[in-house]
Amino acid sequence: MADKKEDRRIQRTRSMLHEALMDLIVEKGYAAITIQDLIDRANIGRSTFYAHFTDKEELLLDNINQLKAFLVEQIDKRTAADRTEAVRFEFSLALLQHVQSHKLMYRATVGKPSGTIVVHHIQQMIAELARDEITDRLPFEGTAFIPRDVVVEFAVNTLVTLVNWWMRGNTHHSAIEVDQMFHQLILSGIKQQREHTLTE
Amino acid sequence: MADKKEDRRIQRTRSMLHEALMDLIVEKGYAAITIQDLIDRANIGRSTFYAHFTDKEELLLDNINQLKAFLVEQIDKRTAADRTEAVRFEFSLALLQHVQSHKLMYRATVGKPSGTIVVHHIQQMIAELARDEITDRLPFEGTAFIPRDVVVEFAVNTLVTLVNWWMRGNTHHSAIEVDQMFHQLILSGIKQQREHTLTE
DNA sequence: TCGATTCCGTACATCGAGTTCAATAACTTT
DNA sequence: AAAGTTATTGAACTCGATGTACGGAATCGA
Repeated sequence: MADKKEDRRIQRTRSMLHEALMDLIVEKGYAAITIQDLIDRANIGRSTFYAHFTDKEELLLDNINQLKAFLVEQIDKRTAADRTEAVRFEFSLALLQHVQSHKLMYRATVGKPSGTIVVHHIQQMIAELARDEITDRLPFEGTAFIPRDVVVEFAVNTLVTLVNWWMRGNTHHSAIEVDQMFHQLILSGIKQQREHTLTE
Repeated sequence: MADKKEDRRIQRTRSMLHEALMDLIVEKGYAAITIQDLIDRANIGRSTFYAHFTDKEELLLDNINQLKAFLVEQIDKRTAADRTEAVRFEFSLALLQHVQSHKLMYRATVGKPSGTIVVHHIQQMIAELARDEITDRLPFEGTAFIPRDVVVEFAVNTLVTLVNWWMRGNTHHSAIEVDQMFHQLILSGIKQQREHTLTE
């Protein structure tokens, strides 16, 4: 922390661009967004954009890094409060709650061709979170048939799949319910469904 | 069947374009391919391209439909020969074998930003195959906590995840091994790893 | 206030998408 | 094999978006 304060103009420019990106994703989908759209919406000059980012993809990555910082904060907050036991897969609930409060953006992104790149980068980011959390909680490396790398990606992909389904007309489920589905799927697969019911 | 024979010129044009697409995906990745690249490689005129497809994406979809037809054929062949028992998730092995014989293309596609759209469409296609096969083999709808839609997407996504991992430096595994991992993951999740070992 | 940095905005070069059209080539049918 | 149909060609053109350049204006930190 304690990054030397950045010029206010820089902060303003970047934050305007981030907002513009989010808005435009909702309106026309990521793929259709042009640089012109972004600078018009953010109300900044063309050359100013290129002074900060080379791409709209680079802008996106910057945005996703912010999200990552936010998620880490959420996770740390929760694990600090709840010391009862080894906590598992905290990243899932943190993400799901973020998704819930940004329905429109995820709706316009997940599952649609125009949003695949966005999802791809979010997935990468979540995988980083997951790797840290999973690596030392599942101590069956070595004898395992399924390599650890696969476990991480498997879990992340399952989560994204659920978000996909959730945002496509099933928003009446709560983040906690979806989180439960997630844990069942990655731990037990699709078998033994009957043992699990909503305790709500 | 018995579509009235199509003009040979049409067949030729489309097949040249299909080949060009595959080659170029290997060489520069899907996203970077321009129409100009395609028509140069296929050696056809510009206006001819637009007489057949509006997009490179439409060309891609046409390609994937061909792949689907091929996979269905493989699946039918296998299930016809092996009548012993209810066969489950045949689509996975069929796809994995196709992947194995097109390593270069999948390597250049799966897991890379430039290939996300391609993967997305393949995933959609596999989901169609999976839906048919899964729907009547897992009769726990109704009481289940996990909705059927989710099961289908979960399975497909898991398969894609494995392909991703497989193509990234683990090609020494056989299609059958990866297929076994797939079945374990979707059926039992990441628990009970020790019960499963390679029987070769 | 002052010096440094950022932003502006216009202009410009470049590239790729997609359309048009008349001439030509290739195919199918009889 | 001839006739009629259909596909392909290639060049020219419009359009929109990308990315760069640069001098002057605005805003910052101190």
